[in-house]
Amino acid sequence: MLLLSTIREERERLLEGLAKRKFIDAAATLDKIVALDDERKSSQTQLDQLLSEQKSLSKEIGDLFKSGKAEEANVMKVKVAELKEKSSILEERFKAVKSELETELLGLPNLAHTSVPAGNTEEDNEVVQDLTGNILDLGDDAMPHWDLSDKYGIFDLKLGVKLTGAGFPVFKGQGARLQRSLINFFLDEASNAGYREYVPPLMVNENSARGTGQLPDKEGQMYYVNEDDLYLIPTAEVPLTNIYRDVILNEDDFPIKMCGYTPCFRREAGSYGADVKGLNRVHQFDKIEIVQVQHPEKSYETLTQMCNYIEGLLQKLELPYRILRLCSGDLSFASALTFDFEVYSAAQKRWLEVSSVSNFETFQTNRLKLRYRNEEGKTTLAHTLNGSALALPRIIAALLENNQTSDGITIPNVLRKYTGFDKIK
RNA sequence: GGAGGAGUGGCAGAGCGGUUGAAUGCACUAGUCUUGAAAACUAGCAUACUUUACGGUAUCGGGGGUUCGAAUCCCUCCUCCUCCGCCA
Repeated sequence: MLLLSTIREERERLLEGLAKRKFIDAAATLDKIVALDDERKSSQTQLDQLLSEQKSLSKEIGDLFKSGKAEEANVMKVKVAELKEKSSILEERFKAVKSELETELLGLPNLAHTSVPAGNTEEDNEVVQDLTGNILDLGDDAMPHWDLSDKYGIFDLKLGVKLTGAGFPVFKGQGARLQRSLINFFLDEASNAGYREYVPPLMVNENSARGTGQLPDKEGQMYYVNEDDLYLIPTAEVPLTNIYRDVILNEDDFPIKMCGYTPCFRREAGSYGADVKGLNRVHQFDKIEIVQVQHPEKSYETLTQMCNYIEGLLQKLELPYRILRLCSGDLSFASALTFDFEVYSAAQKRWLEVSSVSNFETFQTNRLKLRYRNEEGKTTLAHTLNGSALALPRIIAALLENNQTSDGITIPNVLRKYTGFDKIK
């Protein structure tokens, strides 16, 4: 959620940013917001005054009763009743204006960072670091990961259909072990990098979903448990970041570094065909997430650190990758700047997104009421950042495809102490 | 799931429906004292909105209600504790 002060003071910059994001009727929306806020203020001032009168009259009535002047008191009661009628009308109006304002504010996406290129689709994303690492020429016999999975018994989508439905893979045997190994590897790496490990709930309430920006609007992307009014998390970002909802930090608490492994649940509307084959896109997958809460002045420095961290993971796994700066059209609603990490999957001959690292600046913290006390003792919104480190299915897809040999799939060195085997056969 | 009890400031803990945004203690901050520290003493110490300012308003788990007036009464939801039942 953008700050009203930004909307009032940086209108031009905002309009530019909203145009970049193809936001329709931006100027009108901003005007409406400012008008609503003006109205909110004036009705609040009026309301406060009426309430203040009521309060002081009530006090007087109390005193009159105490001194036995019941008649005078009763006269004043009538007066208060009149005031009350007025104020309750005003209050209704005030509440209506406030909620309309809130709705409008929630509808505005974050202002993109100046470095975000204008664009409409992923085609317009900027490659900030092209292919890093080696792509092996596997020849024409190279098998995509779903065929390799059939050959070696790594995961089973049909079985998932039987148990649940499409998009719920069942990992088996060495495949299951590989999965667990990656989880442990990623968690160990994150811990070593100073991220505090959490095992959060996999369902969250509405407040949490709102805090990180999933609600309103994106309810369709989350699984919802109607009876208990809970949402299955689409990413660990939601529970982890919400740990600090309604918290006021001290400046020396920064940076807050958290990590967690969770399954992630996504309903994912649309898109069929080659894009969703095998593990490319599923409804349930495992991911290790890193989250940081940082001082506003240091958040971009932190974003770079987080990117470097993720690059390190990909290098350790010996996967060829590239880094993209998302264009305005591809940038998520809440993000100011996002870098995507893609690994090259040699048999599909395509790039697979395995991580997305974002700085949300104050967009989430404004909703979360996550603040810190600055030197002057004033509360100020902190910045939040997060990144996948990493999402498993596509890492597994790429590992299977890139490391296939005639006698099995080679496990990268760093994982062997976790898997206990160096080849899937 | 059933029966009771409870939710107040960073923590602990008061609070006959009427100057209670809230006693008191601890913690914290500043000052005095001290060579320094401790102790003692003095002062300050919730959040948000609003006002140029003085100030005003809201918030005592959430929401709603009664009343001239609610932390205090009523309804409802949530959470925690105790007991019973069920269960990994």
